Amino acid sequence: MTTREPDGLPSQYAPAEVEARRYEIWEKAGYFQPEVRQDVSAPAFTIVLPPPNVTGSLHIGHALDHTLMDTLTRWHRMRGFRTLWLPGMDHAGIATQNVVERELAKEGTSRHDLGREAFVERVWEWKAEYGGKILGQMRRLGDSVDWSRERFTMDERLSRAVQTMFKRLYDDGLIYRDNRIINWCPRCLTALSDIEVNHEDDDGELVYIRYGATDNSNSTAGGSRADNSKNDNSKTGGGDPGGIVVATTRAETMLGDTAVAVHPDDERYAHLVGTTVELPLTGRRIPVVADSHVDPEFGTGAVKVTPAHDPNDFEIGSRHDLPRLTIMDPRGVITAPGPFEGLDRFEARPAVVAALREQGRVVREVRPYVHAVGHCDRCGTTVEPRLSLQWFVKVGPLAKAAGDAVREGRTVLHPPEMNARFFGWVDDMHDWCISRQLWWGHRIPVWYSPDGEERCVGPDEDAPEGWTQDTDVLDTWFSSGLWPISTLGWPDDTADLAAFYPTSVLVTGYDILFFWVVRMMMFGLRANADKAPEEAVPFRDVLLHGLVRDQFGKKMSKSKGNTVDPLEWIDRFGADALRFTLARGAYLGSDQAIGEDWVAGSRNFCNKLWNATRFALMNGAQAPGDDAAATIRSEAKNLAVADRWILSRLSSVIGEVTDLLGKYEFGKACEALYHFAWDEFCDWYVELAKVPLQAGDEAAAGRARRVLGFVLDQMLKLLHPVMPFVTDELWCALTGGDSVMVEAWPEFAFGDPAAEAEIASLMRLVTEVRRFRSDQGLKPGQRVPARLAGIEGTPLKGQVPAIRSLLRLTEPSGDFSASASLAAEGVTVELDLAGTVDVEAERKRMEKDLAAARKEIAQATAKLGNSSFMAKAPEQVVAKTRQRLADAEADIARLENRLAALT
RNA sequence: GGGCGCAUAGCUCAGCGGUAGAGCACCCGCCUUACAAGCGGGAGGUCACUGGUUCGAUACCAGUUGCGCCCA
Repeated sequence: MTTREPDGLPSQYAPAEVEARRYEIWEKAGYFQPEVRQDVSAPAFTIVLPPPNVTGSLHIGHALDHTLMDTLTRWHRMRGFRTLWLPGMDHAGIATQNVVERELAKEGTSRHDLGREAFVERVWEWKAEYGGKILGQMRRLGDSVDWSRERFTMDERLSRAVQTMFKRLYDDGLIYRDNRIINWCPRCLTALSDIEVNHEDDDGELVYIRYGATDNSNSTAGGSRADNSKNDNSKTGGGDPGGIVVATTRAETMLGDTAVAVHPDDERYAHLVGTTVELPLTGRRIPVVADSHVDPEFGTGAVKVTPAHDPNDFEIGSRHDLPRLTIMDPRGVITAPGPFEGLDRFEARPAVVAALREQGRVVREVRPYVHAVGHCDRCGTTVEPRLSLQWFVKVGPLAKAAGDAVREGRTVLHPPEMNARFFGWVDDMHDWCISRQLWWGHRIPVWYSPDGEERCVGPDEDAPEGWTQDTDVLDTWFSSGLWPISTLGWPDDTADLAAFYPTSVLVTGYDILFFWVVRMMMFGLRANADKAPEEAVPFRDVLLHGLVRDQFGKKMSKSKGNTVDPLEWIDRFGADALRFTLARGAYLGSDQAIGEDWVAGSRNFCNKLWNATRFALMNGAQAPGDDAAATIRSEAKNLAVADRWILSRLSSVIGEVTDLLGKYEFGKACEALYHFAWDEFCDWYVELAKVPLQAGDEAAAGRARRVLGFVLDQMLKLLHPVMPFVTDELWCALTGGDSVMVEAWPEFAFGDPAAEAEIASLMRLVTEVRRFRSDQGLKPGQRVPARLAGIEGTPLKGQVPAIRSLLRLTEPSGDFSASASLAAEGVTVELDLAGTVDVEAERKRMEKDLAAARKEIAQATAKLGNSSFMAKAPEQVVAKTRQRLADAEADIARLENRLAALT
């Protein structure tokens, strides 16, 4: 044990210098590596960081995500786990390619000028120079990640994992190539998967167009035709004199229509099925087909069918063997011969409508017509469904395995409310389009012979001479999906895989549940299919936290201009303040609002801890040794009641926080710590400890110093996972140790209900007298002579010095004359105010208290007089109500007496 | 259109069958020898609305209204 002399700590915590220095110490000492724990039999705790985008930088959502991961990591490290938090990045195919292409454009060149090989080289150069900004920012946040295991999805070893998985799935028939409708971004010029498309409500237009004969005297919309359907003569294909009206939001696609479809049971159109109608502007005739997929309620109940440009139409087309007519090029420019050729799709739309209008074919226009439109996740461009030859993963069996893992509890989602969403997704997942028409990424390992033969090449194989490789690359998520296994060395049988897989928990926002979680599960389970089912899952828990919103609870977005820069807040308030704010707001299943005031409040909390430690050091608080807990317990009988009270509370808080962190209840855990540290330790215990520390009884002071040092030590440890910097700085100052981050997590069983009751009573008495002092306008520092009459007969008899200290009450002297008195907790406090008492203030106070007591009596009496209540309410509730009544009656008697005594 | 969630103090949110809580903001008084990034005191709520269950509902159930999210 060491006793520290008053330190030269300044009176305010200055995070900037501390944070940089501490992080360097931790990293140099190797604390972030699981090897810091030599005991290889210790259980492992693993988190793989969901890889951030190489082009990205830290935003507030990351800050939350990382705070939670680091809290879990540091907590488990302290609990003795061999703990690994593995960092890295993904190569972000589209985003990175976009960034570099923009650079090239500025230089007046393009990737096509450079050629594929040189372009990829250029991307690597960009990555070396500018990529991974976020990794440096993670240090500012205090992330205790093992940098020695940092990975990148394009690393050679991780690329090998990609190729291995591709080959495996290909050989198992789970990867195939097909011509299908995919989401196409006409700006990025690549296919996208379903989840890379954001559906947003846009103002569009719904145009009703008459197909077929232009003679419109016969009919308007479809509905009115039901009557004369009998006289139809066109089953033989002669066309329809009245035409048929379809509704569309994408008028330009009519150029690619190859049918009109109606519901088979729709009598309005039954006579038309099997006939052909004229497709305006093209001179083509297209058939009317019956398909049960058509919604008779939408529009006119008749839909145009464009198999090459719409996923539903593609399905209808397949069922009816319709031609697939592509009328746009990859950039969204019309290629159909005619007047619209060469127009962009958005120019073509009004042009087509105008041309139709001129022919009298526009029956109705609804504008604006709000409907959901897909946008490219990366660039915001309106996605164009497009018929295209792409590679797909057949997800059926993979998704089922992922679903089963959750259904069987091998992987558990937190909070469980997310299960429904998860199942809804995996149980109805469409095949995953994995090819991208990009150059930056893992090139699809399939080669073609000159005569079109196809072969998938594994990582240790060579393609045959003269064959050429597929030009597309894989979706970035294909490699991110492998992250939990590839980063640990898969497909090789590595020591890290054996030690750290399955990982313990995947932490991410619920908004990207499907991006990471499902894909990582599909691949992890597939790669480990030979293992026991519990050992095959990539993670045992999935923690889905909420979104960070602005101070008014609104979603942050660049367009709203309400985003915040976490780095700026770290600069101004410190990383611990930001972390504590985020962790404190993290309640399972709900989003959180955050604002500058919140962070400033947490900064104040850091400062509070700082000053509490300063106080402890200035008062010779004794740093606890290894056996401190046992020593404290063994001398418990000799300790002051206040000591036993704070130890008892400490013990509860340790249990509570440990339990809550285990349930991922960060918000509640932080709340408990905040309350304990500030309200109980600082506001009450420190004030109570001042009595023995300043009284001159060396033995008593020594006990207080030991308890003060012990509780502070434990408290700093409890707070360390959330606020690593300030706690480590203070803990080192208190104990002279190396770092709190490799200390053991507190365990301390100590319950003393009697001490807790006694201090609670003391608090009530003190608060009552403070209230009186405040009412009377006494300055906080003003000493007042007072007599504590009757205290000898109460449990508070031992607390006289404490009560006098807290209330600035001095011993009554010879000329003591009580000018006011008040009673609480069985004690009558008589004060000599040496002047006039503010009778009015006191009367006001007492009348207020009286009113409250009378209300109490009325409520309690009513309940006790209710026979149903008496018969059915549990005994404790009745007893409690009786007690309330008795207390209120006693209060009234006391207050009325005093009120009467007031002159 | 289908599914889900939320309505509690001025703001942001906890809570939960038995006397309404926190942080911030607000009011009053204080540089009381750890801390003014602080200390002490205080004010502020028919817990969205309507029914139901119950001795008792902010909490449980049903409906209504408003807001948000996901999917199509």
